[in-house]
Amino acid sequence: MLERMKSYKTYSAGETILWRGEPMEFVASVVAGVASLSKTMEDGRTQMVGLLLPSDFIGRPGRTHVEFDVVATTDLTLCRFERKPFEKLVIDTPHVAQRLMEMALDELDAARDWMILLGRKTAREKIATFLELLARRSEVDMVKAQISVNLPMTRDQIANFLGLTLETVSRQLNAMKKDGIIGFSGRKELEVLNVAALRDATGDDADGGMII
Amino acid sequence: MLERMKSYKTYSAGETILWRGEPMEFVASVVAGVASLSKTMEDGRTQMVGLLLPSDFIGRPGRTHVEFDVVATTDLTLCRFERKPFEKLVIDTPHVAQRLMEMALDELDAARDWMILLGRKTAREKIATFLELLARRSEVDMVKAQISVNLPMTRDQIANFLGLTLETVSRQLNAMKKDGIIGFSGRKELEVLNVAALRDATGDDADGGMII
DNA sequence: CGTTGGGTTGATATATGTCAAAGAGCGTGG
DNA sequence: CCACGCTCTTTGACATATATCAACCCAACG
Repeated sequence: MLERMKSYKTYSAGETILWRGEPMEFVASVVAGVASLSKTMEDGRTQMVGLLLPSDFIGRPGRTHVEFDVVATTDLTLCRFERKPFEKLVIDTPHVAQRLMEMALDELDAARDWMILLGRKTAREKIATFLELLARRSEVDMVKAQISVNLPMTRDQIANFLGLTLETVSRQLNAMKKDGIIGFSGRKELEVLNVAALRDATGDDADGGMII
Repeated sequence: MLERMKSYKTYSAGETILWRGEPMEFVASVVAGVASLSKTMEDGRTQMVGLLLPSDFIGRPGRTHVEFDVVATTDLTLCRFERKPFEKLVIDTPHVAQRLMEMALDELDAARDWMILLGRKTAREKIATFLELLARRSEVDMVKAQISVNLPMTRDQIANFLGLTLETVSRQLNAMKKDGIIGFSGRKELEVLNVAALRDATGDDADGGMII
């Protein structure tokens, strides 16, 4: 089984895991930390096209190269499998192939949601959507009835994710703090003080995509 | 085989083929015309998240609903198959499943390329990229050594595709005409007069994505 | 402590959006 | 076959969100 050929590897924040166009000798899943997929234009403008949080998967059957850079945003642990045996597994196991298809389609949906964010949302809506995304993926403190969110990236990286500049990110974050929607307990540590207002600020419909 | 259960259906420009969230009773491929996938926010802002040109496919194994509206941009002919027998075919034929996976991954790549366009490109770069996309998919007139492109949509629809307003689209198109990069022979009919300049204006690297 | 990589804040520039009006095609019906 | 009335497009004047440029701050870490 897969167990036999898996190995763990850690990367430190900022390290590039794969360069665009580079052959991919393994597939992997994120165990801990955050990684990002990003594209860069000749002149240096960059845009993140995906965020990999724990449990997310990287690598595709039939694709030997990546179309973007994969970078460790925070310190990161990957659980890696060699490509070859993995491909064999996929071919032999329809169930796995099906699961991978499911994942690819989910990613496609996510990418399309991001497209409306990038193309049509205001800076404030972008920030709110981003925070809501992180909140949904993080711990809820039932006792305090508030959600604390850990920003896994710098302002600059957030800007690259949202199609903004770091200054705009900083300003909007502080504006939302002044509005009492969020509160900081550290530069990368914040609490959502008013969940309803945050949802409102995303520009999405009342319960868009939210499964409870 | 599939032959037995296929049927053709035509839609006229502007007709909505599927509404977001609606159950999908069929899968289909585009025979003629252009369709678009788009998302709309509560307040009416809309963003196209995909363009379906002839030979493109719509429908996914395991997905019974669509996450966006599918609209006929021009008059359109679809070749449709009922969902159920199609799903059966997919399960029985690994080759087909593999092909579908391939297509999903291609769409994912396209979506990600669109993300950098939406998040980081200027209006002019967006227009140039769009024209180049259409040119690549259309006829090349070898004799005249020029490429004529048919715009399959209104300025407003182009704007929704590129994350712009229709006025900006109009202005940029006319600016490129003034610069001698393109020429119009009708509102929706144009020729690329300077291919190199067009490529340059996209902001992509010299031969980005171009096969040949 | 000083250095250094974020982060904040301010002043200003500018690309693109918004609002408004006028033109151009084009199909339809008299 | 012309003219009317659409819708789409162009163009202009103006508004504004966000980028850009620049200085300063802060907190962590050696």
